[in-house]
Amino acid sequence: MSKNTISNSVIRRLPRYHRFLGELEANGYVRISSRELAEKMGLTASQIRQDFNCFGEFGQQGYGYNVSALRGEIGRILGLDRVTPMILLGAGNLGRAIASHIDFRSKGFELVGIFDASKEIIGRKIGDITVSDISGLDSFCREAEPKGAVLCIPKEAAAKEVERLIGLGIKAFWNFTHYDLRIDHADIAVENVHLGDSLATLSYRLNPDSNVC
Amino acid sequence: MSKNTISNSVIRRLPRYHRFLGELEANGYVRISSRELAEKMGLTASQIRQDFNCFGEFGQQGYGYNVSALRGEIGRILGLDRVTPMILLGAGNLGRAIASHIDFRSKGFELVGIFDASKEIIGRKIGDITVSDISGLDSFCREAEPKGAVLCIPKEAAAKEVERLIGLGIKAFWNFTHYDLRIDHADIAVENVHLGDSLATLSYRLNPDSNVC
DNA sequence: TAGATTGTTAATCGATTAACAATC
DNA sequence: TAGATTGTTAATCGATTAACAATC
Repeated sequence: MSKNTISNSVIRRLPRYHRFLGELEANGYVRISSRELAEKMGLTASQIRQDFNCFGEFGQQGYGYNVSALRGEIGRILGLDRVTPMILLGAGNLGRAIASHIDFRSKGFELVGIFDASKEIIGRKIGDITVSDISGLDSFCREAEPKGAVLCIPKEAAAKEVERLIGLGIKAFWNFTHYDLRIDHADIAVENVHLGDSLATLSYRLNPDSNVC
Repeated sequence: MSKNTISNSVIRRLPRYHRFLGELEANGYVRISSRELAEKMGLTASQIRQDFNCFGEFGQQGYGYNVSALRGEIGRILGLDRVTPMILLGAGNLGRAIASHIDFRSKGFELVGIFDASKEIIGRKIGDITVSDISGLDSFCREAEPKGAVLCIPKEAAAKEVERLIGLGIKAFWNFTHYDLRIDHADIAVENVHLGDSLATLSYRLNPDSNVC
């Protein structure tokens, strides 16, 4: 038994556990102890056991954890066994790369439509999806009922499109826009990516603390 | 005066301050108080003042902060005024998108070379850079002396290439590989991106806590 | 059974928030 | 000067680590 809401820190570690366990499984591991997993991941055994105990008792005293079963549990917790329909807005460089590079299926989603406003891009094929005119977004959503949206549109268009998408039933936003998406509705999930911020922190680390007073 | 090492939490907030201050400046703001900035960013005024005081005294009692000066200071702290040469390895979908989509200059870097192993991709132009054969990496690095590297190569190649790049003088890795880069050398900076993990947490948030016991 | 390792409680550490004197 | 708001110290909160009894 544990507290009934999961902290952000824990949630952010779950996909990483899932990945490491997948690799262990691929390398033939059947069982693993929290101590050994901690070593491989650069965490402490305590933290790993605390994290897992938010969701249940997945191990066995004296034995450890079954790699495959544990991975299955974490996948289920993350909802990776679901297939939530998702659309992508903005098929520029980044949008096209996300559409073709990301394995949506293994992350709990399925990309079902790609939309853009530019005449040069509409009609192009990305994987097996043809880029549609954004003017057709409403009717598409009423039919396909996507629940997620990837935003790769220009910053200026973001706020307006988000309003519209919420009206069309979108519940999860994966936002690559240079715009900090913050939504009040409690039932809408947002993940802001901000690759530029990520690169800026790397710049800091290249010469850390030289400005500390 | 403050502690002489900056916590990760603070560092991760710096680029966001920088972005918000840029927007405020563009909107004609000259001064701002910690209270008002906190409101706009969804933080507390205390946290903002604590964060800034890691680096110095940038405000003025009774007045607040000068938007433009504060933004300048944070940019300097992040090292965005430097121009560190950077190369990119792996010009697939994602690599090409990063190369053309990211504004390296405003993040303290400059993209000076793109490398790939595939015959179909070598010779292609991305922006004003021609993709080079990865076999020429060593001689290129000896001449151009890049200090940063973006990794968009397959997971399998990552570990080996990183070793090589360290030998060639690379000090900062921006890693998009499905591989958790962890380096012991204290003078080498790593930023792991893991877009898949980001999407997986969105999947969790779509149906949170349904698995909490 | 003895050894190992979990699940869980208690202790520690660090980050965030609150409070307020300093000062512009 | 009076009002506002910082810089900074103290209090609180949350997350990580340590410890250990439970148990496989």
